[in-house]
Amino acid sequence: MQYESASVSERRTMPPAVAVSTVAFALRPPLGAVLGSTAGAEGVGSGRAPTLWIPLVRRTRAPFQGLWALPGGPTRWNETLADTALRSLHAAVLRPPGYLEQLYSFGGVERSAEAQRLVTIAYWALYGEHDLAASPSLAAPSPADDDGAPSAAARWDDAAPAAGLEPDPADADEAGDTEPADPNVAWFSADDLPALAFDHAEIVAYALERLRSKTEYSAIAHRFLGPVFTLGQLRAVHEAVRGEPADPANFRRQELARGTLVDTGEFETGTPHRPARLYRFRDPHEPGPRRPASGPTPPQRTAPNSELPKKGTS
Amino acid sequence: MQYESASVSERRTMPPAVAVSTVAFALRPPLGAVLGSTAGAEGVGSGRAPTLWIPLVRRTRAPFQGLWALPGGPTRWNETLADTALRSLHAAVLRPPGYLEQLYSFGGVERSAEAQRLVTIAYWALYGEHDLAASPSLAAPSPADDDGAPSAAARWDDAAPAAGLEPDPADADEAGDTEPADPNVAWFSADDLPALAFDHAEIVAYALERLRSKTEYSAIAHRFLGPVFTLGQLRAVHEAVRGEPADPANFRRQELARGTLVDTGEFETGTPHRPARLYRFRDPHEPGPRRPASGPTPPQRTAPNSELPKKGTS
DNA sequence: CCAATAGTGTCTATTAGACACTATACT
DNA sequence: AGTATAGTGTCTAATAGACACTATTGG
Repeated sequence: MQYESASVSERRTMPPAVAVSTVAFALRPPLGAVLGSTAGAEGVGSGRAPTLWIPLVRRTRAPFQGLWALPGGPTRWNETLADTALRSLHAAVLRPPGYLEQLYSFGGVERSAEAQRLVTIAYWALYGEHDLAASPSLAAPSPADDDGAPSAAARWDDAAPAAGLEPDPADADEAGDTEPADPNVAWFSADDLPALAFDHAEIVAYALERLRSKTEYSAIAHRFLGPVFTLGQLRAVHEAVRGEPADPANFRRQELARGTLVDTGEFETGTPHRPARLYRFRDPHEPGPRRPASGPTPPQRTAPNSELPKKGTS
Repeated sequence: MQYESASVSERRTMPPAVAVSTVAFALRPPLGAVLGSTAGAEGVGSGRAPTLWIPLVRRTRAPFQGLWALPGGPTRWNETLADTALRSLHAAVLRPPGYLEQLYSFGGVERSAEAQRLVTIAYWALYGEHDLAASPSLAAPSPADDDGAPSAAARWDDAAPAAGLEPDPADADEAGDTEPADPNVAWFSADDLPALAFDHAEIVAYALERLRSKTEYSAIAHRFLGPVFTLGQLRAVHEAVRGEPADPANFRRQELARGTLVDTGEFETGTPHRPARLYRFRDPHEPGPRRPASGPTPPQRTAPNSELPKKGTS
């Protein structure tokens, strides 16, 4: 079992390349980001009927040159799949997401006999207000803030030909503090996406499904918000995700009955109406009124480098 | 980007190998199968409190030599991930499953610097009474009934060293009709599993979670049974999966209210009690009383070769 | 007759949702 | 006062579950 120099015919027998693509959601694009959609980007604080935003990267090479694609790229020999997702997200968004979860793996056989097999593991991620507010580059302790990203688009293009062999650059435009926005990265409203490369449109659709179903039975909507939030803000997130309004009274009761929210005793200030109570999310280990919690839990969480604890994965 | 002969140091930069492992469930082991557990294997028809059974393959090489592992192996250049799952299942069970769904992908970094990266996509599958009753080898139209399997265990061992380069054998013991059971394959009760290789124990646990949650909101329990079945049999399946009894009256109402069952007009015969009505599952396209159906639907179903329709996967 | 399961009726507790109402801020 | 949102009370419909009861087979 040796790897010889790879002719076209031999490449067909080689192991497939492994890449990661990530659908990231936010309630508004980050400040200074290039916008691909023209809808209102006010987020949850101001306007009514907020929408979800997704960062995309423009392809600068064939195939699908010029089309927009999900942030992603080949996985490296020394990083987990989640690490790859985080690294490519960091290259495109310049910030680490607040949540990351595996979505699905796509291993379709290429039609072209010359192309190497490509297996894609899709992830989905959330950027909260808190995550986007952080100043780029002096960003929070990110597991993937190593290399200076040489344009997110260029990164992706290394995927198809052969994986894992980039020059590993410490060169390129090492980012300052408020670097100019990458013109090959733009944020789009989920309701107003352009044509996407590969099968990324289906991946986005599936990620949206998962986000919706997950907000129903699990508590992740709060990750779109900062550490403290009002029930009105939380409700606005649910409405943005579900796409339809919710009854404030019933939403309040159900959300409080979950037992996942903690009253901070603080209140909102400076509103043109009665100030709302501020809550925070109860971290899982904290005691207090909890519900048994349901739904299958993937053996992986947002914690970096935790794809699986020990033992060689098989 | 060329592949040279692979020294140890160079192998670290090579793309990871891609393998598939599958957790298959059945209500009873197939006839003639080697049993690893001693519990009653009566299935749903006879005894009370049925349990779930899982086929395992014994490893004949390091690492984890001698331990039991999930059926699986490296994916080939011309097959989809689901194809790989079906093929390795066929090698171990000699029959195609009635249901197959992707579970999760594991891409942890190996500790050993010498080992090649290995990315595993886990699947889970169901074998119904109908699927197991079929005589081996003259089996149903299977998408993976090509090569004669040279012992399921040997198959797996090709995974770790290097993927996709097996001699592609048309040799080996081409199966007759009722070939002797492979001693390296055995069926175990899910309640009584041996120590498993790699992180396969976690994969099994996660598959069980998924099976349980899926039987709650979706209708897949019927896939454990034949084309027609009584509500009592269907209830027994639910009880085996959930691990606790269900009220017959309420179960009946809820199941009928789903609108997924069709009364065949036929009745069970030869029972020592009142004969039960026979139902069949309403296939999705069929008209009739249906519910909107819920839960996110992965872009893949049990249909072979349908990982994703067209377009090069990225 | 009895045993055993199929199948029906009905009551109760919980829940989602609709909606009226009160409370409290700013302008 | 007027407006806008926070927060409470309460009614209704749908649902899950407990459980009594009838129906129909074989032994």
